[in-house]
Amino acid sequence: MEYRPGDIEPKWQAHWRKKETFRAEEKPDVDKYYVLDMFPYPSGAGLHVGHPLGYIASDIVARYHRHLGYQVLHPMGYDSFGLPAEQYAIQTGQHPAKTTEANIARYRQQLDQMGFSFDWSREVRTSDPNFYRWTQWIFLQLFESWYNCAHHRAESISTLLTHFRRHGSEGLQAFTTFEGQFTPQEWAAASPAEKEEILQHFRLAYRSESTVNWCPALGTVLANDEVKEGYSERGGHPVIQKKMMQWSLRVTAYADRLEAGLNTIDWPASIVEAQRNWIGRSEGARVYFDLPGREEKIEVFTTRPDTLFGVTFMVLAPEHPLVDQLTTAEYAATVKDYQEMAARRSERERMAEVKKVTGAFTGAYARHPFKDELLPIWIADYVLASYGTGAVMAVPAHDSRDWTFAKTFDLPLRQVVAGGDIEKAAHDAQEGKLEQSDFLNGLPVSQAIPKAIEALEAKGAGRGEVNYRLRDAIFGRQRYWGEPIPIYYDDGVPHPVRETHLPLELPDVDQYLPTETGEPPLARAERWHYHPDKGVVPPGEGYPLELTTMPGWAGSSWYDLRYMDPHNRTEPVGRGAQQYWQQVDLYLGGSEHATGHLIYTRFWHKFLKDRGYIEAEEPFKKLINQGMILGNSALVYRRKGENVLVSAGQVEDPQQYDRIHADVSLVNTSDELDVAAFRRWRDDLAGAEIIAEKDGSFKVLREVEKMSKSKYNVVNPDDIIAQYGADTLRMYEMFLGPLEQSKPWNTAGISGVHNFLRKTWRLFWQEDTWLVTEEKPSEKELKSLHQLIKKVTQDLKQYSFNTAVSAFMIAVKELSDLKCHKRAILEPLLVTLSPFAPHLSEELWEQLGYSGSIERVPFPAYEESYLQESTHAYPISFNGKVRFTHELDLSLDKKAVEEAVLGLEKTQKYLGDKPVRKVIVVPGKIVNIVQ
RNA sequence: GCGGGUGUGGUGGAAUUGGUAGACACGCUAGAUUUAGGAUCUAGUGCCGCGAGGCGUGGGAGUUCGAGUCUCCCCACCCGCACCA
Repeated sequence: MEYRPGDIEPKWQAHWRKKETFRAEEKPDVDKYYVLDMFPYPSGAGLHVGHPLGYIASDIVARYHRHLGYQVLHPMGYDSFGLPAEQYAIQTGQHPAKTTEANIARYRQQLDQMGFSFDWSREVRTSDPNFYRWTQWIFLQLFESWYNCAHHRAESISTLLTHFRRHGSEGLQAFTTFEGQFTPQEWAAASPAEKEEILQHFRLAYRSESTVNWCPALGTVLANDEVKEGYSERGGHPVIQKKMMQWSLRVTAYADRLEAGLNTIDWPASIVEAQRNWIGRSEGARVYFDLPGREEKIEVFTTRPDTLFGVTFMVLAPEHPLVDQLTTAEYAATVKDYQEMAARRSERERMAEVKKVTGAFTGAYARHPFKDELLPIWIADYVLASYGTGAVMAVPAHDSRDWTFAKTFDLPLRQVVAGGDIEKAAHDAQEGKLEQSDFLNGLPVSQAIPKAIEALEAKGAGRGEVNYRLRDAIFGRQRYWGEPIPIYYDDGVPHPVRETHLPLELPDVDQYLPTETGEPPLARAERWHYHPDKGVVPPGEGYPLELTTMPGWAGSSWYDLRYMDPHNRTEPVGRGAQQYWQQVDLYLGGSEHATGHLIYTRFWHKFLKDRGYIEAEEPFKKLINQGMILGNSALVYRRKGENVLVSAGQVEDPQQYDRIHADVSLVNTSDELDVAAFRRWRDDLAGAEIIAEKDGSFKVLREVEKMSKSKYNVVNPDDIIAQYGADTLRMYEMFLGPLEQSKPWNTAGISGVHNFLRKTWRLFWQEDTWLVTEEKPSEKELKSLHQLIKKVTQDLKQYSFNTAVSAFMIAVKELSDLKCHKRAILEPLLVTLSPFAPHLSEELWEQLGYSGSIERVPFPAYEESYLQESTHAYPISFNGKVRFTHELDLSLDKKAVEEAVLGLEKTQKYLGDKPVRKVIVVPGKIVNIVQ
């Protein structure tokens, strides 16, 4: 029999499906292992060879753990709300649910033929009402919660109401933007609208007037992580700042826990760093500066309270609320001009003009807390309203931005930390001792900081504070294809939709565009009003419902939990399922979600834990970012302005040419283009003149780029599978290089892996002869096998799949050379191989006479005793490590012996008094020392 | 500017974590075989040199009997954040 992947792969895929081989069950006495892939957005283009990379790796891990006896949860689903389906709907009028459905069917078919061991009975789709009812439910829990800083956790809003009734705002330690005070009596007397107004400052899901990233082209707001350098991440449209009433989530309440949790998880350093950066914790102090003749104070945040005596002026953000009150009549006009200029400048312009120093004097002064000195107050847009207090104490001698500002506007400098030349540049290093600083004089910076905070606190002029860069997450989107936010409005006051009315299903609309008046698409729905008893009703019978929908990351912030209990009708995840599966042990996906999905998910899990719905504080114990598989584009040179195509080897000055992407399927592995096919493919080039190489071939230029339809460099896994089979594709993708690394797809090497599988097959079959014997294996054969098992076991533990594939190749080659067809060797070999090449392993396992699946056969253990060299080598110990090496005859080379002895004398020192029995050398070098 | 990462043959990449650098695979060269098929098998393949030999892990120093691996200083590229006080 020949190796025919085209026959055996569909056979086993059907078998697995029928027998539900990969169904995960909760067995309390069996250990669990939860391995999860980031679920895909089902795009219209289908999968390319880059998508399965992570799925293959996770599948290997899943199958390996089944061999180890774990209950493995390895699910898959779809992140099926999103912009592309909506934009397609806008263009064609096709309901996004329909396109999504079709795309999912295609994805499923592609995934199935890869032989993944997903438990499809647990599939989830974020756009499925049975799923998003719980996304809406979690939103309602956020709406009904506040953050109690005294208990370091979120609590039901009812505990807050109890506090208000009993104590008013007195003694409350809440994470809030509310700044007023009230008594229990005042609370009792307040109207529902007034009460809600206050509660909005406490709720973890709240509405506020805030500056948002508005993308006019997409007609929606975007979260900070969806904006890259002033352009939308999706589509690359310009983004401007706009004030709007918006739903937000109070993720900032969790800033400290999100930061602290990073130390408890096994994630790549780069992601941990990116999140640290994004959270942006900085320790420092809040300092109050009195304003002569006024009640208000200017509050600033600084990380360098030690430089307090170096302050020579104050700077407020142009939007700072105190600016208008402070500005004197004399400067009112210039300040107003400056404010208007600053407001006009978009985020992007500001970023482009970072070096440009602008500002305006307000005419007002603030008082230094420790000196009888008045500090001029300026406004400037280098101070951001959104960070800290929107105001800074300027220390031009020790902060480069303040320094530039002082130099531009001719403000004084005062050095208070020794070192540097402050006339040339700010001395911002945290080194040196304090001077001209009263009670701080002579202290090094590290000691001056706590001392300054102490003094500020004693005087009531400030306090130590930790500040975060993290902003609350804007949660509303002016789009159709997302989860409706389950809120209705009674006279402008938001109320939650009743839980029993969930899911609040997306209504049908005639078009998927915003309305002429700029309202979100949901405003087009005929029935989109709500009655607390009846649910969704026509207009006139209830209250208006919220028109915005949730952002793309809502469903993905908790989907890992739903897999644990996907069919639960009464809870997002049942207690038993949650307690058994706990958290994801291994999570695989791209690094592009570092500051989006991966932060929001951590936030939601912490919240759900606080409210007692789940047990794990962190969703993902270990995270691996698989690299991207890049396309290997083929470019054809065409002379500028002429219809002449020139082979790459004949091009002298590339400047004179345009480059046209050719479909990579028209190019062979030697970079030769099938010119005739290319002309048929691009009929505008049918009549082009061709200048070929001397040998008549036509060569293209290769370039590594992201895979994309428009670059014609997409390689479809279906084609690879049709030619070589899924097992070859799986092993080849693993063989390409380390999982985490990005690498270009190159089909050239695939024959090596395919040959390996055929060679494996030939250990069992020679044409139609079954070769397997019951003979006793030889030492050599056992050594090959156990070396393999050891290497693969180690590699699996380290997720080093490329080296594991190499180990298989070596072992199979050795066994072929030994003509080893012995059952005692081949059986464990197959089990070891089965996570990597499951179809082939299953098929041969069956032919070995087993009726059950190979899936649960225990993974073989290796034995060191088989691994020892039988000739010319023996174990030695050196520096406490055991190793095996060859013995060499010292008499071979006189020089080597001399050097060996020389080395021996030096080595003897740190070997102590243990006698050295033998020195092992190769000519000129000592290799090892035997004690 | 700050932070993270990477640098090894013609190519993808190994190196038991300080012990003969280049495993494995692709590619290439030569040969064998076959009713040219993108098949199979054998040998060779880091660079320079006819050779003995020399040189080699981005560059330079250092520690060590011994460095791709550890330390310091540079260089290049990739990624993230960025007037964050």
